[in-house]
Amino acid sequence: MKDVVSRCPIEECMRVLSGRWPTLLLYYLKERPKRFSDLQRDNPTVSHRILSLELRKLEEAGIVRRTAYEGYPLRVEYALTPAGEQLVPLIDALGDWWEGSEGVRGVARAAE
Amino acid sequence: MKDVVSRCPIEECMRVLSGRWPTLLLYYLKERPKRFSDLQRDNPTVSHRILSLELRKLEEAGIVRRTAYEGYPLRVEYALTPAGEQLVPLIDALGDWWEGSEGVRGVARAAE
DNA sequence: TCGTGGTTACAAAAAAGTCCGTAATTCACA
DNA sequence: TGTGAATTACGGACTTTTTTGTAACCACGA
Repeated sequence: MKDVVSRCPIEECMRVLSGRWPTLLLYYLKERPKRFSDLQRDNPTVSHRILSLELRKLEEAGIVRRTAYEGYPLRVEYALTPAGEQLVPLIDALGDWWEGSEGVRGVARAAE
Repeated sequence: MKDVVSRCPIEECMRVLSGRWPTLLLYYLKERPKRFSDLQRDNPTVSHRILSLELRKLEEAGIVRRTAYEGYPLRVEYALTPAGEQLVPLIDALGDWWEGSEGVRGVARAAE
């Protein structure tokens, strides 16, 4: 129920990007469109149920396009939409920030 | 124990930015340093336990600096670190992307 | 007694994972 | 010429793990 609509774009945006998988999936999808099983291989620790749920979430958010091909064995392809591709550099920038600011931040675990 | 270290900066980064509160707190802290109770007022729906936990998480990540002043009543101030300030425009960019790509995305709830 | 910035113990909810089933086709085997 | 196993992309029921929230408490000084 979370107060219906947040009106804050950042909050809405983080609602779909939050969590462990969305950015990871983006990371793998940015190379090229992938099939369900490709994504499973890319990330062996995600259960297929979660993978399927996360992909649906990204699809509903307009970040990923799902294309199912007729015939068996089933074949489904997931690709970034234009919006998804626009998002990629922003996520990369976050990654760069995280690395680049390690000196500026507490550095956390330096010796490990 | 989530595979210890992810080695992927994006994954590590999202670990601290994920969730409802981190970006919101950033949003309020970017105006000026705030006290614990200011942040409670800014966002009345966060419980003070969670607020305290989230602030600690941000502090450990080197995004927020906590300054406690001696004397009573207790006074503690939270401010963005330089790294935190560098992060702000990146988060804003995400918000812009979310708004700007509404036409590109599915648009979701257009009439509401 | 109130206000501040916490903490702890416990309850509730959300997220993630396991296990099993389904569809429709191809392929192996005998 | 069946029988059955494999494949792919899921769906549903259920359990476990993790995250959030609620409520109460503490310290101290005015």
